[in-house]
Amino acid sequence: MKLKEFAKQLGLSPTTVSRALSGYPEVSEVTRARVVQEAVRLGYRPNVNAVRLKTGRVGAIGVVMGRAGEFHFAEFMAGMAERLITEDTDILVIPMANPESDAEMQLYRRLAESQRVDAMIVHSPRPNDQRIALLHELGMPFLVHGRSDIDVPHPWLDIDNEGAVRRATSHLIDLGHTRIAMINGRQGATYALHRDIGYRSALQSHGIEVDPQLIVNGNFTDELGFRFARSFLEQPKRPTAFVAGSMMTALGIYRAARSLGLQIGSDVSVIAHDDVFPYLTADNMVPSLSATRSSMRAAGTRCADLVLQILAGRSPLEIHELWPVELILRESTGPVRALQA
Amino acid sequence: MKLKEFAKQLGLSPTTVSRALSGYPEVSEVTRARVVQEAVRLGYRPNVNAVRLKTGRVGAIGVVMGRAGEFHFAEFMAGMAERLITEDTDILVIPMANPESDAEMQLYRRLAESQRVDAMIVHSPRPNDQRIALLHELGMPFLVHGRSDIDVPHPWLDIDNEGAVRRATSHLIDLGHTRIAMINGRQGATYALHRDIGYRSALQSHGIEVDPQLIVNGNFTDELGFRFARSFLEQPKRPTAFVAGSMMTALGIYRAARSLGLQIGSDVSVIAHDDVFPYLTADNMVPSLSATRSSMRAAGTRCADLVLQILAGRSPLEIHELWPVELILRESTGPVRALQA
DNA sequence: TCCGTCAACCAAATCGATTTCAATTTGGTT
DNA sequence: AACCAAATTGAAATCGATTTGGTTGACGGA
Repeated sequence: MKLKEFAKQLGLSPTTVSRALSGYPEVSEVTRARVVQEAVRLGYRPNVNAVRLKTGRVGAIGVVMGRAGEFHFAEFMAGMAERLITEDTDILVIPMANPESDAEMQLYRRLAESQRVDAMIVHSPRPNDQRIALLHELGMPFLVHGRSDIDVPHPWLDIDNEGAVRRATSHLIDLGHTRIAMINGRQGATYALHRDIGYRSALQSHGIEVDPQLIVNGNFTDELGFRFARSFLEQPKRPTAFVAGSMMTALGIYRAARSLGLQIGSDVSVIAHDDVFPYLTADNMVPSLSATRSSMRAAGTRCADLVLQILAGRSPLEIHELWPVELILRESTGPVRALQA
Repeated sequence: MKLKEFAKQLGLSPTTVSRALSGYPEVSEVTRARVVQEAVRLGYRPNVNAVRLKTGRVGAIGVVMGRAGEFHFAEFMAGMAERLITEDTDILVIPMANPESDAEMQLYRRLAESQRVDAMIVHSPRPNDQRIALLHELGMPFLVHGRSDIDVPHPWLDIDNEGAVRRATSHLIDLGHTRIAMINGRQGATYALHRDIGYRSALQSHGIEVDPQLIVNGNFTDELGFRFARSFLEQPKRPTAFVAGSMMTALGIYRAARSLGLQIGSDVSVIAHDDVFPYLTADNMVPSLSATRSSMRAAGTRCADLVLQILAGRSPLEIHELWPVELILRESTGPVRALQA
């Protein structure tokens, strides 16, 4: 059913019908009601592509999906979905080319120029992230999930990674730990940098020297958590505590400790970051995992919300949200038991 | 840069330019080469929305995302993304309303009628899944990931859930287990049903009576795995083995067993289904987890591929792919140690 | 009565491509 | 040289909406 045909059935012009459905004021309430009602009855829906061509609006928010297929990502998207379900907007997932490469930039450029999305969300930004410069330059509305130091103004929502890790580390220090290993995320992303800063500043403000040997970076997998933790724990001057980037990493650390006969919470303390997953919870680990905690899903919801606001006209420049991160202490942290040799 | 303008710069008509870029044969190779080259140089790209309006094709495959934000989903999508990265097609994620409700059907109807996607992928179908009937009726191309018993022809890709669980269960029986608990997925989906059938048929063909008390259904979470396993293991006539629906469930079972001082692999055997995640692998669990194994990511890639084939004209009716599932034995399975009272 | 205002509606232009149908050029035959 | 088929190229219609710039008629005030 096309507009023309539908309008004819109603004895109205396409103009009036279009206005009635889009909520323009120049149409009488009586007519509008009739149009709306008949539209439902006859099943008329404007052709999306025609609307898009004419208005230039697409009704979709773009998200570039990393190849790693990170588990965080699904949570974030679920959050976005929750917010967008009432809106007439959907999520366009774009497979990502290799990061840092020309291909990645070209992908963003193509996307911005191809009018396939109204706005984009940039994930895991780097300190000097050219994607942000590009989108800004191209005039594509966007929101950064995370932060960047690039000197281009950009709206962002981020969690307080630095503060979270500082508190976590400080807490471990308060418990008497001095050799604290840091299993951070992949080098490059700002969040990893911020966590690194938080870790170092906590040590320094307590007068503890930073041992670069105790800092490692890598993907958030059980596998890497295990390997790093294992090699740390096999050292003669082994760490007595860990700060870890994710729940999966924590699983690996638990496993490594167990494999060496060490007790989590007494021989070794662990604090990890918990993005809050429905299927795996820090409270349920054994022993329960102390964690810095911030919901990825909630972030997704809020990001979608902010993007909608930007599209509705809110100035992006004023959007900077820094979310605090809870530190929840459970059983995986405890005082140092004995001084290591 | 619009087509008209671009064509003028080249001294050609829009018609020829359009043809040259779309690869029509009626344009000389010399001209085509020039057009293509200049398009790159001047940065001309056809306006997607105009193309869509005119051709009726959208360049997007729709996937309805459950609210649970399951971890499988991200893997599946990552797989799709891998296949689609070379194509000019993207993934449209649609937030899902409550399943089984009117809202869900309306969502599918709206989607099919709104021309926002060229095709859809239906997940976790139920035995009598009205979504399939609806899409078929509406003429929207689609592919079912999983299977349905509905008497509407539909293309599908599924893994051999029944066979996988039958083999897993049979193997446990061969090891001497007779009380085998089954922690299945949410009731309703066909895959859960198939697994149930596989489980029962294995028992029956070995002359073991099915104890309905040993069969439970629920989401794939560590939490539920723990609770179910715990309550099973506290029974006087406790099971000596588990067949579980997911890695998360297995984590929960491990935890439950440990909390009761039981050894996985000797006191209690476990086989779970492994969808193959980059961040959590069966091999790395302690003890390593025996699993029926099939890659969700590979399924996503293949599904995307099949959908593209359907869109390219392949008859959907002939598309039925049943993927075998590997059974990989590791340390979590072993012979029954002692007969329980 | 006449005019201005306002509410309600409409005709036609427009968005930017694709594609049908027709025109032109090229090259080969006789 | 004349003709025809094949190879190229174009003009204009089309996809289905939105929106600009009207028109119409009712009503109130002068």
